[in-house]
Amino acid sequence: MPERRDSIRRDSRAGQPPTLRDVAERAEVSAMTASRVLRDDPRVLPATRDRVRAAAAALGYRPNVVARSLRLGRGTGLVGLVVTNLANPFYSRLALGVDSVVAADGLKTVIGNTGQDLDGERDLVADLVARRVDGIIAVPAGSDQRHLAAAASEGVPVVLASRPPDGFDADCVLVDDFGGARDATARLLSRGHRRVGFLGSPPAVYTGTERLRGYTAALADAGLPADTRLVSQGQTEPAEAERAAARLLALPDPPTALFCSNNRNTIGAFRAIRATGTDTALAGFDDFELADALGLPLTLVAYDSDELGRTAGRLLVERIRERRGGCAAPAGGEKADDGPVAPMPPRRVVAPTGLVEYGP
Amino acid sequence: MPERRDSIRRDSRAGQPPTLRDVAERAEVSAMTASRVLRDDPRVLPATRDRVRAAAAALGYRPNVVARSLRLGRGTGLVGLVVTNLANPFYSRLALGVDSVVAADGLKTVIGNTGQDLDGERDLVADLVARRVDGIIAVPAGSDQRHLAAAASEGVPVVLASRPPDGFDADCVLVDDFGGARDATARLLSRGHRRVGFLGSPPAVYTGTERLRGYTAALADAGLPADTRLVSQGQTEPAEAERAAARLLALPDPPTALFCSNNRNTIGAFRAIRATGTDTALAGFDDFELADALGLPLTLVAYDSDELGRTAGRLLVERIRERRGGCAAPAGGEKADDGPVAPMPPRRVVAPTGLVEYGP
DNA sequence: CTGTTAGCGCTTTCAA
DNA sequence: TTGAAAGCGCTAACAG
Repeated sequence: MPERRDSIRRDSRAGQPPTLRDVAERAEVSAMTASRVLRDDPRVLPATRDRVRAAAAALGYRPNVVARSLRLGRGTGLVGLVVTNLANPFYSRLALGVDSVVAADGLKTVIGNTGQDLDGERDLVADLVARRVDGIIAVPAGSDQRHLAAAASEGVPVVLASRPPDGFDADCVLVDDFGGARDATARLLSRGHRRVGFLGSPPAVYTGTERLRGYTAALADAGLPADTRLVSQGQTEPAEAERAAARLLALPDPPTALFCSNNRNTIGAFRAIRATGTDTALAGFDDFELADALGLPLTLVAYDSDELGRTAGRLLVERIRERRGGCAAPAGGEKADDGPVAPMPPRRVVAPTGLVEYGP
Repeated sequence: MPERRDSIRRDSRAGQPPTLRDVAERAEVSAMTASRVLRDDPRVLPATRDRVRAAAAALGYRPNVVARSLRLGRGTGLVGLVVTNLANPFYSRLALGVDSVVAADGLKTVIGNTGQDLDGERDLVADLVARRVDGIIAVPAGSDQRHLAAAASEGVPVVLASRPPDGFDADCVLVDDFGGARDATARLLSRGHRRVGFLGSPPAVYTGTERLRGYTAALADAGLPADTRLVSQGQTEPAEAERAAARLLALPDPPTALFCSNNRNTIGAFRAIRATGTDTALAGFDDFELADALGLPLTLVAYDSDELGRTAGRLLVERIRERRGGCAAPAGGEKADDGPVAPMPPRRVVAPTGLVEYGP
């Protein structure tokens, strides 16, 4: 009694989007044939195909990719991107780079903005896994990466950006934090500065500590001692950085130059210097828009954050392809041949940095 | 012969994430019971519940939300956000605002960056619909909105940001483009300027034309004619804007002031003014970071783009709730009572703007 | 070339 | 309290 069933369908589903069966009924074929037509399977009579196409168009049919991906057992065509602050141009450019690469593979990017909330980050990653994303690119906020390790161990490819994996294997794409910071600090020293202050993000952030190491190394290379009173870590936003810089500049024996570990701190330091009217020299990590327009000599460690994102995207896409290929071994075949195909070893790409000078 | 089936499962699914049935088998209960436990259904014996929980933990089980949403017929818990350029702080802040609101409802944001590509935008929207997102927030790049109209007509709630719907009904959240531009231009005129140039985005962009209207209205209010030679539309990036501004400044009778319809153009104009060394006055739409640091008097039309995003998110969430509620009428009930519940009429929220002055 | 059967992972309905 | 059956929308695998 299929007729009865059909009428039930029609009644209860009013307003719902049309399904493949609606199309099939209208074209008077089986769902299978409709499916074939809509996936451009050639093994369909042209006349039938046209009928199905017409029906689909008339109904405004859209294939349900959720159902499809469930059936195929493949991924969902989504990649998760986990960042702390999209409003920071570094992250938005990274996101753009990632999206441009994965989009070329038909993948969409789900952005999760955690806003420094570590618990939120854990939940977010868990949710992305539950959503069966095909892979995750993350810039973890803190030093605990167990949630990412868990995701990776469940078979979800994970790529870290701007931090190395800690406690598990994963691809990552890094910036030469140490070298960039050392070079920029050395540049300040080569201009005769002997008291150089440091402003940076919270110590838990990998890039922050690496850049602090680079700063310290440059001082050591010049035979200068590290003066902890000149080091201020923990500033996340320009306003905090401005206050911290003002404190350093108000010391009895203030620094004659400042090195900042990221663009948020550089901008804050710039404001503090301008406000106090000193001619403190300024250097920082991250190039940023209008850095050339500040009317101050400025040395910046520049790198391509779009490219960072693109590289992360490429690494992830390769892993996703690898997984697809790796699982394709048909049931009973000669699988003992080469086992489950040894996966690529974890890769680590380090993006180079360069110094940029902006004049007054 | 269920045993045989099980062994097949176990073999062929090696490496795949565990399913509810894997959990059920391990706990020696039916899939149904496992399902109930994992959704905290109280109608399960504590002992059984503990067994199931233990099995799930041991296996590292994660519910497959894709399968769940397919079964429930509800949405996927995703909202699509369609923008042209995430690297523009306006869009990244908008995205942040949207995400913060929808995340509170357990929804994730899928960002689609179209990069001004109109075809790409159409495909993207189609794909979001095929992915069965619960709703779409869009800042369309061009003037053609038929793809959004199609999505809306298929029952996907659509909210437009920063442009009104054209040719269909949808909620939208706008900025007071006309008023803001008129006020800023009037401010320039009140300082005695009589030749005010205009730099703006391509004419197809709604905000661009509205802001041009505001500029023109301010001129008319002051009894000044509109001089088309002082109007340059079509610049999307600062570099283009800089060239266009330079052209205006090189006219035999150059403008003494410039009004720019967005931050990209304002930044370009700033560079041109600084390069030519004139003391051209500058005003523009959009506040931006470091605008106070340019060493030039600057009048900006400011508004809260986070709040714009949050408002868009709120409007969308309300529509999504409405849809959920509206479809909840159980099969045969007293549905003739109030029909399909009249939907809210389309809403239009206009965010206010204010003028900000930055000094030299 | 077309249709039938079965099932992806989950949950609603109904029966035990 | 628990389970069996059915099916969300779609498609591989096999008929015919």
